[in-house]
Amino acid sequence: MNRFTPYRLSVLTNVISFSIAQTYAREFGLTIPEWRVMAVLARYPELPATAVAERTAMDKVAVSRAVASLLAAKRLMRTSDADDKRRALLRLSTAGEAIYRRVAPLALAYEHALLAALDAQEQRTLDVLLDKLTSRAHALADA
Amino acid sequence: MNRFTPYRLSVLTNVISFSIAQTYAREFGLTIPEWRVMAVLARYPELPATAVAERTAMDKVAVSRAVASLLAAKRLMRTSDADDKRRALLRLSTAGEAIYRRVAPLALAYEHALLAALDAQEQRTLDVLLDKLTSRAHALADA
DNA sequence: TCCAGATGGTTACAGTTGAAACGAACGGCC
DNA sequence: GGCCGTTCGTTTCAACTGTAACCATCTGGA
Repeated sequence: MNRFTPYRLSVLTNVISFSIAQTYAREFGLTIPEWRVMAVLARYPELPATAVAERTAMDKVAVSRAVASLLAAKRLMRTSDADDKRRALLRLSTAGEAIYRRVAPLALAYEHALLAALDAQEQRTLDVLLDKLTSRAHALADA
Repeated sequence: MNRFTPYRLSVLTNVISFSIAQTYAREFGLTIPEWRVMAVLARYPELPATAVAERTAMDKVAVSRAVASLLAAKRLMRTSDADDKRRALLRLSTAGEAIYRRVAPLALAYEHALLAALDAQEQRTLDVLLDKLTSRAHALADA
């Protein structure tokens, strides 16, 4: 049973997530949901929470809680959208941007160190395989 | 950020786990920890809980809870080990074995359907890549 | 033999998570 | 303009999870 592919994927993902979470938490007091919100806002400033949820594949409750704690830590700013008062536009504060600029390289370095276990050809293949599997998994989930 | 490899792995794993959990839960009222315990006991009957924990990569609390609910559902039998009274040997009950024989093919069919997104060569490569990445991820976690 | 520490397994507690309910605001239709 | 269904985002509640404390039992060494 421990060669069962879904299980092996799950173990791999858990080990990776745990490592990354440690880095974020230890150095900056960030949870993974918080980091994901920051990462998407770094690239696309001024998003409403729903758009953040879409781009991070998180549900809206998780986004709401991550935003709440980021606001409390003053790493995010929230302004009410004049066009739609249900919406609140989010953007990184100056402090938030500073943290992003420090964390982002760590995340990329981790990815680099992980992928260094593979040669260039294998990395390209992994890219293809992940896309194929993800697309198939979605198809199976719908069925 | 959505090409970030750890993130893509996480999404893939979540979609897969969700699909599989649905199957187990909907049809048989099994959680994933319960299923893992059953699967290992199907292959190795008469194990103590610690051995189950090792073989499933679950912690002992998770095993204890899964065992408790499997016992309540009469899918498992527990006998005290005469050689070491702290230990309780676990094995599937007749009902548990019957469920195992019905669920196991579903799990394998899911894996098969997923891997059918890849050709034979790609499947072999995936096998290698998962091992390499897992071993590297463990090494990085230790460091 | 007896004690200190290790081990098997359960329980208690606190933090996390998701589903559902909710208030507020929007938009389309009559 | 006034209603009805939808959407945004938060809160609530119950279930789940991990950590730590715990009890019972075992083991090795003095």
